[in-house]
Amino acid sequence: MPEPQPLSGPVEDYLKAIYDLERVGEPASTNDIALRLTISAASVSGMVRRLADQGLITHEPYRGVRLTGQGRRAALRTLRRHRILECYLTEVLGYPWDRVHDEAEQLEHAASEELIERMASALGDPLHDPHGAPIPTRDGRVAEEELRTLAEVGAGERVRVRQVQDEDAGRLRYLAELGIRPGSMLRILDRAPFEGPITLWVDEAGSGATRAIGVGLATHVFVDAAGAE
Amino acid sequence: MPEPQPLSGPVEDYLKAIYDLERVGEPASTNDIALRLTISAASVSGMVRRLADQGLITHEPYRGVRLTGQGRRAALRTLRRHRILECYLTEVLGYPWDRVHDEAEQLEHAASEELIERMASALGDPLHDPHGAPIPTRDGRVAEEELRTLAEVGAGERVRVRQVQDEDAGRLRYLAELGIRPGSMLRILDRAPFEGPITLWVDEAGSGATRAIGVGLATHVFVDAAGAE
DNA sequence: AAATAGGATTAGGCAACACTAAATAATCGA
DNA sequence: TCGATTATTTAGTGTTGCCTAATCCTATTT
Repeated sequence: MPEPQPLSGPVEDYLKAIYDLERVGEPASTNDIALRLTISAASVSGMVRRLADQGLITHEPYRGVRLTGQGRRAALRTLRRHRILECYLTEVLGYPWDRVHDEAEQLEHAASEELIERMASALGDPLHDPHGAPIPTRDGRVAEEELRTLAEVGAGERVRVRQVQDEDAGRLRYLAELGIRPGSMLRILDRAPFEGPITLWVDEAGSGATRAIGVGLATHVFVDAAGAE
Repeated sequence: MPEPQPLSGPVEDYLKAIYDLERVGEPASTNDIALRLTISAASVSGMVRRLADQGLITHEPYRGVRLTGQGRRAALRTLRRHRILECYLTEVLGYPWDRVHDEAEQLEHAASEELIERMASALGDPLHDPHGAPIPTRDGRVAEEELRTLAEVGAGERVRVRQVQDEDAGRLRYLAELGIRPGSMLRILDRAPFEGPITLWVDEAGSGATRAIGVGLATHVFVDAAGAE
């Protein structure tokens, strides 16, 4: 295997973004990538050409982009780094939940394979990062699951939080305040019509609390049937 | 204080190099910087203009470059990062002596102030890195000492190793094999004439060993009078 | 089928960093 | 003091990644 040529930081960011966008089904569109990375669509067009030249993606003009095997492996390597770093920063260095993402975002481009593997073993090879996202293995396998978002859950259901999106620090802080984090158990008490607030019961040690959140926020919380494993 | 605007990786590398070259007295010459960073002299000329424009250095054409206060502070910040990282990698993550430098060289440009300070406190705010180099404090003070190199020590003297240069991994491995690392006690048994090999006794737990090293290698080992503190 | 709204791409630029080759300044030796 | 050597700078390029403005597809509507 000829592989692991080192990729630049921006390239790794593109691949991660494409990986993520592609997961929902369709190929990633120029515009989506641009929005995700907050750069102009024109810049994306340029980079897409380069990525395609390097064989990391395939590009059908005007209809989007897909990772090649090589590109996918590179994306997963970066994702592994990112998530291991997040674990390490929270568990060993005491980073708060909401600050870990940005730091990992920087370090993932600089950390060597050796460093990541040393951190991973120090942690006992964790399977999920602090936000519940699965960590790809060294050899590029991920246990990505199809999870529902909290916005899709009907009134009366009882669910367990599996994962929350980690991009926005303020959002994470707020969710933590509400007691919503991976592992939390929730019961949906009520769903107001017209995309109205979702009222739910959050189990807490011994007791619990009633909370209400908007649909917008709920789409960033992934859940599964309570008790399932 | 307006300060800590983020600097690019290359800029930080230049400032570190200039700091180091300047320490021996004269201003840093274009050529020395080029050699240190293994880039062309022409490239250095270009970067020097940019650094001067940003107020990080002063440049007298054809006679070298000096750090400004701001440049010095930036250099020391980077040095602190580098050395804290080296400590952390060896002491917490079990990195071998000779591999730590290159990893730190990458991470120092990506690690946030917060990360470095968390590592520093985890280590109990160490004063020296694994190669014996002093670690600048948060507020930019360093205890740089004037040390002799092993090449300057006369036959019969007894000295203690304080610091070894960390750039070259092979050199470090070899020195470690000989038992020469910060803290080692040495007695110079003989100095062959015409820059010939230096024969010395290296104390080791219980006993010791006789070794011979060339002058070239000896200039990378810094020592102090034995027993001084 | 033609008009149009969006998304995608090209054209043309710019800044940071690196390079080689050529020109110029400084210095050292005779 | 005059060269000759060496150090430094300038000139001219290339690459990566980003930008805005202008153009070009495509798909949807009418």
